[in-house]
Amino acid sequence: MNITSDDARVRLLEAALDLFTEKGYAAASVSEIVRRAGVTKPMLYYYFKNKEGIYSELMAQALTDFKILLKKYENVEKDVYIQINNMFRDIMNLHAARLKYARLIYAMVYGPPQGAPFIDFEEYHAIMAEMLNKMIRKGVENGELEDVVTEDFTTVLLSVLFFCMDTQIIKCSCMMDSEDVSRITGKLFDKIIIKRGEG
Amino acid sequence: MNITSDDARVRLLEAALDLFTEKGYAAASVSEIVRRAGVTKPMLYYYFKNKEGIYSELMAQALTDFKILLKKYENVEKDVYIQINNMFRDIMNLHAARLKYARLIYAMVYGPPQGAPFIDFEEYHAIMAEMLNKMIRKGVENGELEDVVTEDFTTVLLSVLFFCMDTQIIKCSCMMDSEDVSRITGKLFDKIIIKRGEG
DNA sequence: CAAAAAACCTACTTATCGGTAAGTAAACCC
DNA sequence: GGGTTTACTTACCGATAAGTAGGTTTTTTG
Repeated sequence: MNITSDDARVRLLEAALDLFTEKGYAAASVSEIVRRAGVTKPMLYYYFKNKEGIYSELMAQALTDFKILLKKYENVEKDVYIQINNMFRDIMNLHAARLKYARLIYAMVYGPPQGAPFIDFEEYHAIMAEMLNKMIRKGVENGELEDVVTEDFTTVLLSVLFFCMDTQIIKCSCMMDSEDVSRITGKLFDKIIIKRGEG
Repeated sequence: MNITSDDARVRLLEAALDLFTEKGYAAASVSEIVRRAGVTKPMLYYYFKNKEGIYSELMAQALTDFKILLKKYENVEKDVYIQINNMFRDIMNLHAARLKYARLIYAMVYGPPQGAPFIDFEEYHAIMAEMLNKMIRKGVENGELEDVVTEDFTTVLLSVLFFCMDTQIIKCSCMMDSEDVSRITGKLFDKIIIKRGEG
């Protein structure tokens, strides 16, 4: 069967994403989701197990692209500053492009589950921290960076990245983009870079 | 009438704080709040206007201490590094002591309102950013700090502070406290301090 | 063309929601 | 002692929640 963007299933997912983002899992009702999708309620139960099922489907979609992006920077051997810069740029751009999904994830990370199924976001946080630690250690080993306390520098870098991501989530007076991230982390690296990578 | 911690009103507030923190505004029902408080439902409507009213009362309590703390550091004229260090320590300690309230606020800042009344948390964010900008400019004027782009340095400092606060909110593998904040921001200042304050 | 599958519907279920009406009991005050 | 106020109760309201039974219509397939 030919799946198009007009399909009921796709419209249901879009409506659910909108309403979960606007209102949260508990406050977004099944009735409202199907109304916005333009179908009747049993249709939701035809395509998904239940309310929790459509939510999990959305979460799976939200995390897929992020996993792919992380895999791209898994094994960095040199030009650590440039690679970290590129990775942060890619993360910020993906984040900006998928803001609705990002809002959904933020709500689950920082807020209570409100009856939504559990997803371990800390796993991704730990993966990112470990990747940065590896990259920075490699940079020190390569002589690209001066010897720093890797964990603390990783903390500062992640802090800046997350802060800038946050400014796109909350209605912030100073919204920041990937150029802001590059500029600020560039200044941080300037204090410890010994030799820049080729580029 | 003698108000004690066993009073129905206090027990209702405590139960509401627990349930709003655990489940979120929408998913925490009035029935559950009064059940946990050990009273009947009309009691909640006797002490508060409605569900929204008890929530707003909790928010007011949560923000009061934070406002007092910010006022304490409103007008800093010298020893900028030490003052910022002290302010961050106080914020981290208040945060750690009021984690339940902090969780409630985080859920509202990063998640959808879920029908809860609107509170402008961005105001506090902007106030903190402006305070730090002022302090850092004052430090540069005093010759305590080398000339930096104030906004960027403020961004990095706030990033580290919020990151460490975040690690206490989410179930994080590396929970950070005020000493971590002091150590990391100390390293950041070491790169730009010209003359330390007395003490 | 008929059967099967897919996609959809109406009508309905049970349970719980936020909230209130009307009342009772205890404490207080004149 | 009686009236008032405070603190509390039971019983109930209308509305909406998530979800399903049983059916119809449309599309696909042999």
